Amino acid sequence: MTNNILIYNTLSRTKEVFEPINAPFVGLYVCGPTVYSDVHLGNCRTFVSFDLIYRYLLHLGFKVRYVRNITDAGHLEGDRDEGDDKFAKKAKLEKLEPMEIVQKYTLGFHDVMRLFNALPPNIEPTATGHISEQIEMVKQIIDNGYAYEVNGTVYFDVEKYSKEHNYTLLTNRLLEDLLEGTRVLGGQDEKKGRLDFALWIKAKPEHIMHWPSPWSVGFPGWHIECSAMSNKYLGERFDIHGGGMDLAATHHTNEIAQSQACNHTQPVKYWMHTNMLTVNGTRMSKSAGNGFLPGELFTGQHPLLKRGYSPMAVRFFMLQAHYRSTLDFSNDALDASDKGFKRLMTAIALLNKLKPSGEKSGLDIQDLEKRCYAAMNDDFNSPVLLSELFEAVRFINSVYDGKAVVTESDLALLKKLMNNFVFDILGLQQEIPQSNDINKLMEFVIKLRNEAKAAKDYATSDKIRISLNEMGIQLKDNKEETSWSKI
RNA sequence: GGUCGGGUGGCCGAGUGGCUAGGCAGAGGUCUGCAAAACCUUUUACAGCGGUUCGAAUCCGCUCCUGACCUCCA
Repeated sequence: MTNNILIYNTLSRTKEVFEPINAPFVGLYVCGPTVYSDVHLGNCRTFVSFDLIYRYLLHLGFKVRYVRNITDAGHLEGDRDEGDDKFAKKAKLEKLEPMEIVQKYTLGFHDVMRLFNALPPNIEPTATGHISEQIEMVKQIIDNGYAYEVNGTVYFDVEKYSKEHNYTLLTNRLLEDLLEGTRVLGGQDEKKGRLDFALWIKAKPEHIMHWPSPWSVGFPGWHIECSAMSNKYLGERFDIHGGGMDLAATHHTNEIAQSQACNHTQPVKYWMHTNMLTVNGTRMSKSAGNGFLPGELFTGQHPLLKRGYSPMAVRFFMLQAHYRSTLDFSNDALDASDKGFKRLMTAIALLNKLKPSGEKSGLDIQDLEKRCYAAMNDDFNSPVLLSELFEAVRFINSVYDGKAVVTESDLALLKKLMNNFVFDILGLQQEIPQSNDINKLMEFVIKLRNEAKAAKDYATSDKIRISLNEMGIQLKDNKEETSWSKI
């Protein structure tokens, strides 16, 4: 663990050396999905990004407690803490219990994460499972004088808070400007300040999801769950809090205010924000209707898609961009990633066929390893890591072609390196299940073809090759042997 | 309007002062019965205009374009 990791901290807007509060333990909290509908690809990008970060920290030997919540209550449709609960609305629409909605989309989310080979978090707490913790936190905030109750609803007093603390430290905006932006025309607002947000909301009669509290039968505000649950599982102050950039201005700003108001301490040392996935330069989002579901992406069943792409090709596509950059989606970009991913995987499969020789390898493997770590240490720069790994790909292919040599010790090191970085850290995996049945079958077919070739019966050998090609199997002739892969 | 970003070759995407990532696509070559794969070589760059510097895609200024957030969304 001699690596110095640099992490871009939204708080300081610079890369900072990562120093865990309690090394080797690391507390990592990531805002999870609101499970009232299917996750779309943009959501997935964030979770894949943090999966990379989690995996790398684990690889380095940190004892990471990774908490990612499931928001299953309290997230309202409209702004200003009014309107319907997202779950209740969807429940009415689908004629289901709200918790059926939650269950359905939670399971769907897990399925998708599994397809993307994202490791599950250590704890995946739900808002509904932590109502009492949220109520306790709200009580404490009221006791500390930063919240007030009106007609059974509790609001956070932003203006009071901002006199003593920097409310906008994540975004650098001026409070006055915020007030400008939220000028309310309607006069029925029961909040004291325009920026105040709800910690606890009194349920209307038609509201299905509600719990008793000291103030009313109601439900928690959206932001309080993350404060309460991160506090419970990671403590008043923990290392890394992550989420999409879109959450910084409101959700995370309010999280900080709540935790600070409750515990008198800054909850998070490093705030990390992932950038958006865009389509034609515009953010993919639920409301814009330009998002597609992972299932649609895998099958290609969407007007924007010309064909389907495998989960690993998509993961590779995401890893080819840095997590803080926007990533623009297009069929061409995914085609390129798909091919690049296959090239990487093919080379790795070739590793086991390489025969070591010589005194000195054609590539400095130790130096390559250093560069790989350097890339990841620099704010988890997976695109640079991949570019280093492709240097290894070229080398592996050259050795296989007999145009370069690798020593026995370097080959072992190379295998370890590729395994560590490609599978453990980048979280990629081979997609073709190498079942014995198909392998034996292919061995047989290849043998037939090679016999035909030996007899100069090219009509037969070409027929075999072309037919296989039409079935999606590509034969690759090498000097010594013939291998195959899926196209 | 405010805050924070971005404009890199055909596409995606790294890169913050000199050594000009990477993937895909294109071109030429090697290999091959053919094809593919693989390897080697290679073309089209840093929005524009000024400035700082021996030297700028990289720093500064201005202009243009564009994105996100400020209202539910990772």
